[in-house]
This record gives sequence, structure tokens and C-alpha cells, in this order.
Amino acid sequence: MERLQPVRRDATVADVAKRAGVSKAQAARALGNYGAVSDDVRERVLAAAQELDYRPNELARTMNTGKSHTLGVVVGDIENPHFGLLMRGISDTAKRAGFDVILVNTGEDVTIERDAVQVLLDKRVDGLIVAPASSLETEHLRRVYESGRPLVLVDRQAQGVPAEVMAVDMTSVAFASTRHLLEQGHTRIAFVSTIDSGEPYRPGIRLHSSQIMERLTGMEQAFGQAGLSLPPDLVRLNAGNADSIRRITRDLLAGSNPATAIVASDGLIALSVVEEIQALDLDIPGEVSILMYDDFPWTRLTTPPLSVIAQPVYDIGAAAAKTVIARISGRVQVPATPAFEATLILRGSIGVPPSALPEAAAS
Amino acid sequence: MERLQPVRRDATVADVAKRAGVSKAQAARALGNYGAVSDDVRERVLAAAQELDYRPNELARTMNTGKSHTLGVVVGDIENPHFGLLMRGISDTAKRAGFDVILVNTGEDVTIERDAVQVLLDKRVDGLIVAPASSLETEHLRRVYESGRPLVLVDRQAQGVPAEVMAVDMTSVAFASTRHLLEQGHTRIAFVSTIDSGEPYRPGIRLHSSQIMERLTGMEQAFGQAGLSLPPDLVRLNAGNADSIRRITRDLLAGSNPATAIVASDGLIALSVVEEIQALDLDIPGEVSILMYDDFPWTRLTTPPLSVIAQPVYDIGAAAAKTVIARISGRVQVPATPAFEATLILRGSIGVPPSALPEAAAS
DNA sequence: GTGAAAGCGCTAACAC
DNA sequence: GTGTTAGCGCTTTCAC
Repeated sequence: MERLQPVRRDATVADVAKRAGVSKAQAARALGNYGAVSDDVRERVLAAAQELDYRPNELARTMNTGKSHTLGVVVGDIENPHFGLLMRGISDTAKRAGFDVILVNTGEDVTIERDAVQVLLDKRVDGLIVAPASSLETEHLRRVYESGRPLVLVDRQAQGVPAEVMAVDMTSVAFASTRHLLEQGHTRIAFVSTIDSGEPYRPGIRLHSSQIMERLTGMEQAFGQAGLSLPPDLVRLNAGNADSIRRITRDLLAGSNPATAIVASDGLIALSVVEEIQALDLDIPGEVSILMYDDFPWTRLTTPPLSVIAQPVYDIGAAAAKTVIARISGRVQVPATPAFEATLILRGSIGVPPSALPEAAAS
Repeated sequence: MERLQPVRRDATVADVAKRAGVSKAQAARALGNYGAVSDDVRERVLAAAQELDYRPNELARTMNTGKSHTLGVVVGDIENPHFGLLMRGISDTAKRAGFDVILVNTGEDVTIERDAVQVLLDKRVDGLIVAPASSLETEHLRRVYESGRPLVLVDRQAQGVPAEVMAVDMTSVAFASTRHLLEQGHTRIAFVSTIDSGEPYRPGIRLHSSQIMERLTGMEQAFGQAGLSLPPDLVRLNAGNADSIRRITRDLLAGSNPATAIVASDGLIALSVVEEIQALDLDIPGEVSILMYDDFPWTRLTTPPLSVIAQPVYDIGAAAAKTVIARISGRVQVPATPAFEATLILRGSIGVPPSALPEAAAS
């Protein structure tokens, strides 16, 4: 009951060695080109390998050396072009240095992130780049650090994890953009974010995302500098889905003291906010001003085009990759973490609030 | 010159066994829970594992069993939300079945795709899902098939590769949407695609992307049914970057016999096309009608909202995952490949061409 | 230069 | 139930 050729097993070093008439060790040396090998042997071995269509078993190789020439990347939401671009920055840099990149998506779920990190570690990636779902729940990241495998964080901090963080300083750009809004005459400035806090905003609240914390801090500072304070009722967290965002938008724009400007924490939020504003038949920027985080191509297409806060996402990815690779290579002199700057790009969606217009001022 | 604790080596089965006072084999059985183990032994082993913080070396495990409980995914452009959504469909399904998913991006480059597939194969993924960069250069995919590892294709066919393809039938929706445009009175219908053909379009041309082929076929059929033929001068391939797309758009809209409708092959193209139309100060849909492939949220935000051809991308991903997993599990009865249908979603960007309006007709 | 042999951490066949 | 013993495919001493 035997097959003639069980499944055409892949050729191994031993097979190649036999065919070339040399020892396994010599074949391995020629194949992996290390150690000392005579030209004659090398030639015969490579020829044999060719004929047998030999492909090294990377798993076995990794098991011995501990190196896989692979970077692991963990992100929250690959559907967000933000991460797509980040990924390209990482991939391009990694490829140039001879590293492969594998990605795992977490849906911004810390539990899944924990598993993802473990999976990657189990696959023996040489280094890890993580955009942490939470800046507070970070034991699993601390463990990566303790395992000694290089880890670089992107976008967000992670409390208690002594790893480099490649991220924009959101505080200053939030400050600058809020000041701009204040200068236009806005004081009722709203901020809408999906960030899941479990409770409504109050000054001094602690959030999972260091990015959002920074944005709020920047806003608070700008208000403070103007002798005002950020209206707590206009900061809306937990804006989970399109429906809730639209409801929040309606709410912000209703009543006797509505918001005159809305800052959307990401593209998806801006989308629903603008949709609701259109549904309410309000004018942008005549009646409501809009500012959103991240600069996506489509923001130039809306009427009016959206003002945005752009981040050098590709560069952040590239820098992250460069740094993990430097660490992997054992370089002591790791490239200094660059300071990334976000920039406010003014398009048509920010204007003067109705209350500040001449005719309104007269009343 | 010895360290007291060289690097705190990870605990292995042997360590656990020693600590629990049993043989390696028994420890392994308890840990991997297979074979027969007495309650007493199991308890001691698990306790020892706990104390030593034992984590199985998945690499070693994979080397022995040949299984990694991991799906490999290869896509062309992760920046495109299309693939992001596809990825979610895959991940959700895989996770539910206990599989991890790792992704490699190729930038639509066949050479990189070849490497990516090899990397994944080297990592011994149990199955592969590939959105092939080319439907024509497919030897590497054929090799995957021959290696016996389950392979499922998404979005595009791959010539000579006998693997299931999860994709929408683009021909029929292209036919239907073109007929709709014809019924509105358009005959000068343009089609713009990034697809790299090396040469301009001519009827009967062979392209790398089966999807684009189908779209063109559908358009040709609709024209044929109307007793007309697709104007070859309006089919523009090789629209690589934003600049060239804008140049092409300008070109299509100039002259004495301009296009009255433009079909954009993807979101990025639509973006540049619309930008150029706005720059030319032409009215949509008064002077030019627009239709694009893929339904992204932002298409509802432009003025007017864009008519699109929507695909059930998430479902395609889910189905692909389900099928590879079925194959991996050796199920003979693999779920039948569902027929995915794209749908034409009419919004405001398609209208009657100027030439068909009463006043124009009078002239 | 070259080869024999040990070992990476695990699973699996085979005895008892 | 349990332990012994081979491997998996590769790298890496260590002799010669």
C-alpha cells in the first residue's frame, strides 16, 4: 500500500549534500554562504540545489538562529487609510533593509492586541511596531520590552513602556488650530471623538488614547490663553458609530447656545458630521465651521473643501521601521527620534461664526 | 567570564518536565493536551508551567506538525480601503475559526508579490488568500497550488491557476451601468483606469486585470446592444498618478466631441477626475456625468454625491476565508463559491448630457 | 577545507 | 499512563 512518491517532499540540505557528494555541513555552508567552502564544492552544491529545486526551510533556520528577518506590525484599524499609509512607510523602509513585514489587525481591541503581539512573538519576528490600542493597558507591551525584543510604538504613548514613540506632538497643533478658531471669533468649539471612555468628558479626565489627551490639552491651553475655557458640554466622546455621531452633531447644533465650530477627531467622524449638517440644511462655513484630523484626498472634494490637520504619516512609519531595525542590528547609536509635526491646512470649511458677523454684532 | 543568568532563557518543555518531576513526553502531552495523562500529572505539569511562565515555541510546534493555524493574505494596496474592508472580512472569519491572519502588501508589483507569497509559504501558513496583481503572470501562484497548500483568489482571476476565485461578476454590472448611461443619452462615455498596459487601448486588447477586462467587456456589450460601439479614444489606461489623471480628464473634455460621462475605475481616479472638472469649472452632472467603482463613504459628501458601483467586499473576504479554512481542514465538501453581485447606486452625479437637452436638440 | 555530531524545542512512534 | 527515543531541517561546535 505504498505510494511511489509520498507527496514529493521538499528537498533538504541533506538531499542536496548527497547529490553533490559532500557532507551536510558543507552543503549547508555553501547554501547559507557562511564558513569556509572551496569554489569547487560551492559550485557543485549550488548546482545540486538548483536541480532539486531546493528552498531553505526558514522555520528551521529561524529556530536555530533566532532571527527571522521579519518585522511584526500591529495596528488598530487597517480600514483607516491612516494606517495604510503608515504601513507603506514601514514596508518601504523594511524592504530596503532586507526585512519582511507582516501585519496583524486588532480592531482597536486590547484583548485582540494582546493576542496579536503574542502571535507575532511566537512567529519570532525580530522586532515589533505597535500602534497601541490603549495607552493605559500596556502590560503586554511591557512584556515585549522585557523579552528584549525591539519594540517601537507609533501614534500613541503607552504608559510604563520604555519604548521609543514615533508620533506627532498633537498638543501644539491642537493649540494652534484652536487659537485660529478663537481668532475667527468662535468660542463654542466642539470636539467629537470615537474614543471609548465609558463616561462623558470632564476636565482632567484620563483617556486611553494619549493622542486624544494631547488634543484636548492643546485646546484647553488655547482657551486658557484667551482667558476662556473649553466648554465641557461640547466635548463628546464615545461617538461609536455613524448614528451616534449624527445624533451628537444634531445635539451640538441645537438649543439656544449651539456650537459654531466642530472639530472631528478623524475622517469617519467628519463624514457623519458633515452629512448631518447637510441634512440639517446648515451652511459650512456660514453657520458651522469644520476641522478634521488627518488629511485624506477626499477632503478636497467636499463643498467646501475641509480644513484639516495633516500628519506626516508615511515618515512616521519609515522612522519607526528604521529605529526597530537599528535596534535589531544591535546598533547602539539608534537614530534619534525625529520630532514630527502636524500642520493645519486651511481650506474652505472654517469661517467666522454667525454671532461675530457685523449684522449679528449690531443686534 | 560567565553571567549568572545568560539572558533568562525561555522555559521549555524539558524545564517544565523536570520541575514537575515527569518525563518530557508526559509534560508535552499535558501541555498540548493530547494523548493520555493522569489528572495528577496534568496538574503538576500545568502548575510547573505556570511558575516557569512557560510559553510553547510555536515555531518548533509548526516544524513538527506542519500546521501553523495561520492564514496568509497578499494584497496589492493596503492604502485602498477596499482591501481594508476585505481584510476585515477575512480576519473576522478566521478568528472565529481559531486562525491567525498575517498580511503582506505588494504595491501591485508582481515581483514583490512573488516574494510575498514565498515569505508566507516559508512561514508555513496553512493557506493563502491572494488578490493577484496580474491575471497573466501567475507561475508563482500555480506553484502554490502545486505545493498543495490551499489557495483562494480574490477580486481577480489568474490564468492557469485552478483555484477558486471570490469576485464580483463585473461584466454584468458594467453592462447595466453603461446601458443606464446610454439611456440617459450619453454616447461619449469615457473609462479611465490606472491599469498598466504598456500601450493604449484598442478593442480586443489583453490586460493584466481580469476585472478591468470584464468592465470593458460589459461596456462594449451595452454599446453593441444599442447598435453603437465603445469609442476607443475615450478608453484611457495607464492613468498612473494624479497628474496624468488630470491631464487625461482635461483631454477627454476638450475638443469638439468631448466625453459627456466619465467612468472612474477606482476612488483615487474619481478624486482627480472630479478635481479637474471642478478646476475646469464644469458642472456635474449638467455638463459631465460621473460614475465610479467602489462605494466609499466620502462619495456621499461631494457635490453632487457620486454615483457608484458597490461591491460586497466584506462578504468576499469572509467567503474567501471560509473556503481556505474548509480546504485546510480537509473538508471535501467545500462551501460553493457564492455569486457576488455588484450594484449600481445612483446618486446625483449622473444626468442627461447637454446634447440631449431640449434646447440643445433644437440647435 | 571538510566532515561528524550535537542541538534548537517540540511531536510522535514505540515500548513497557 | 508513562517513559525512551527518534526525528523535523537547519546551524554550529569541534576535530581532523
